[in-house]
Amino acid sequence: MDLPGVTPKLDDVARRAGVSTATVSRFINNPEVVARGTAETIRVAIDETGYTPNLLAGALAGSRSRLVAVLIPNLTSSIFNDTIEAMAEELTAAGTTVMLGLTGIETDRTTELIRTAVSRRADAIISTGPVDDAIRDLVHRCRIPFIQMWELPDDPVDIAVGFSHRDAGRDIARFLVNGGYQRPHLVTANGTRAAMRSGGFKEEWLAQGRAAPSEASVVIPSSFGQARRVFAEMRRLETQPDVVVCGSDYLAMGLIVEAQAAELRIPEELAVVGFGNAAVAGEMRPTITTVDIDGRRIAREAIAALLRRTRGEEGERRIDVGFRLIARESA
Amino acid sequence: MDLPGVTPKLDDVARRAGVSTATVSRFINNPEVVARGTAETIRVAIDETGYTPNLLAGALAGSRSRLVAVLIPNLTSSIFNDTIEAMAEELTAAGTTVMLGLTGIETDRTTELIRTAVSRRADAIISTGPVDDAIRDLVHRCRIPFIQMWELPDDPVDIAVGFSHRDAGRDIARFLVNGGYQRPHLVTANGTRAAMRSGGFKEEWLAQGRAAPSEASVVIPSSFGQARRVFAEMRRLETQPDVVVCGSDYLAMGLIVEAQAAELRIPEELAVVGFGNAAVAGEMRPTITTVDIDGRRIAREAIAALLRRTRGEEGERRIDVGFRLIARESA
DNA sequence: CTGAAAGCGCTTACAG
DNA sequence: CTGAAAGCGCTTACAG
Repeated sequence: MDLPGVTPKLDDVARRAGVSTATVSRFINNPEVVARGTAETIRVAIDETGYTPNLLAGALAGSRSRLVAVLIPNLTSSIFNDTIEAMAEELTAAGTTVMLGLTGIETDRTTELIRTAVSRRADAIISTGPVDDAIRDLVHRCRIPFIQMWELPDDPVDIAVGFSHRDAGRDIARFLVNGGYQRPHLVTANGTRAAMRSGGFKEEWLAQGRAAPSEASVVIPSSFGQARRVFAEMRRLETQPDVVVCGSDYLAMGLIVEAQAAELRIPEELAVVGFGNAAVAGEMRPTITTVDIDGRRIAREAIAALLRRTRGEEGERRIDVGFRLIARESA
Repeated sequence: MDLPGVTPKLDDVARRAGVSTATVSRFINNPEVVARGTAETIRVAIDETGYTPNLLAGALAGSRSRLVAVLIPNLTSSIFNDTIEAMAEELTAAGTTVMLGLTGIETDRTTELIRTAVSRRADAIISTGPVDDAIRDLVHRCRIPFIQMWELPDDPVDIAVGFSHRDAGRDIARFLVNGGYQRPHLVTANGTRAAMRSGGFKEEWLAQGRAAPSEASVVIPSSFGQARRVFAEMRRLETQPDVVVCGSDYLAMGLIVEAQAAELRIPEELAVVGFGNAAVAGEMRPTITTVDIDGRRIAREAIAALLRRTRGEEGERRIDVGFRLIARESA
């Protein structure tokens, strides 16, 4: 550095290169508009000064922050981790910074986090968190691109990338009907998406003329501990189910562990269905029948939709990435 | 809002309240220095205009970004998730934004992420990622507070909050010696910390006059799939181990599942030790003997250390949160 | 307790 | 392809 202890600025680079700050700025943000020779001189000057751009100043002047807020309910054994990981990797590779917001299951912290994102003039908000009318209003007032992931409401706040949870629930019901199962036990986590899957399941199950399934509920993040409780309570039911439909693969694993500890054979005496196709689902013994969602694809589609929106292109507001039921050993 | 479509600025609030922008700024950042009546007028003006501060401008002018970069190798079933979750919650509650950086296991992306943090004038970097000499240099040149979590090197880059992985390895060895185990199988993940634990284990094990343990390695993030491979390879060893020492609870779970599938009784025919005391460790059947680290405490201590550093107070550069071996059913 | 004014470090029409 | 200059929206000594 020139003056040790002082961080060099654009102006230092410009003086050293014998050009204006405008040209250095152009070189950094749009190298192709700068003449070859000039570019090289500037490159050297940047090297020699050890210049690091101040993105704060850049964002303020250019009204583009290169910051995207990523909102997610929680981190611990979350079904979204793959999506968030892919998201963070791709955004970072594209020179965008990820602001992490943990919303929890309720919407109050979400509002707060959106305000923060707006305060930092985030270029967009990408969320797997809960949404309500207040949030809808807030987002519209702020005119900030808002991408909902992992769901596909009829009327997205802005853009949605996901799949129909109701259809997924229906598919599971159909699969169990075809498999000859009679008495499902439906374990539902809190949260609107889990409710929609269970709703779809019951809808289809009843439509097939079957008796209503028994039910239980768990609290996100659903752990092995809850699986233990669910299993114990289930064992006290008058009519024992022949299959448990779980809201996540982790819960399914927990139930398998419990069932095995109780010496039930799976799937003969009790079948288990998971959700999400976590890596372990294919590696558990028995392997777990589940619904696969391509979390990384959700991330990619979300980023692509964002790019379109940024360029002002018109695009689909609801992007369906679908899902796929994977039949394995557990059911 | 006053002018629909235009986001109100500090100046709009000031005019409406009949004060200067300086006073409004003071009210927002330091309310107690503003007179009661003035404060109330400003509060009303902010409400009426729907003012949202521009943190970009604030950070640039005040040279304080209220942004902290949190660096972590990966998100998928990471041992750090508890720490990161606590970290994000506490920072957000304190009005600080979290920049998420996924470093991977190698150091190259870490360098990139540190540069980004510096470009955004982050107030600090908090990292569980890998560190090398280049990073050390970079951090020192940038004069940015840097907190290493989950480790406790003799010479931290800046501040470290963690525990001695070597001592943890030693403790496990001692525990197994006391338990009468003879032939441990040591499964080590890549990464320096896992290596230190395994190093400590072997050191102590050999010091007790025992024969060197058999070994295997896995790649982070270690999954059930790797557990399957490790178990299969282990079964082909000439002398079968009586205990497997795993680098994580997830790996331990996978090995238990495999061992049970092979109808080995645990711990009688094969004992298993995990690491990290994930929630599942206490809920698996059998429950898993493991080493507990208080991840949330690491987060709290890191934030406290940061606060001290910001206030210019002198404090311990190495903060040891310790660990605790928890004997359960699996060993 | 409050205001006028300089300044934080960039970007971007505009003109050439 | 490049430069002079205005401006992005705040904060903070300084003075009163």
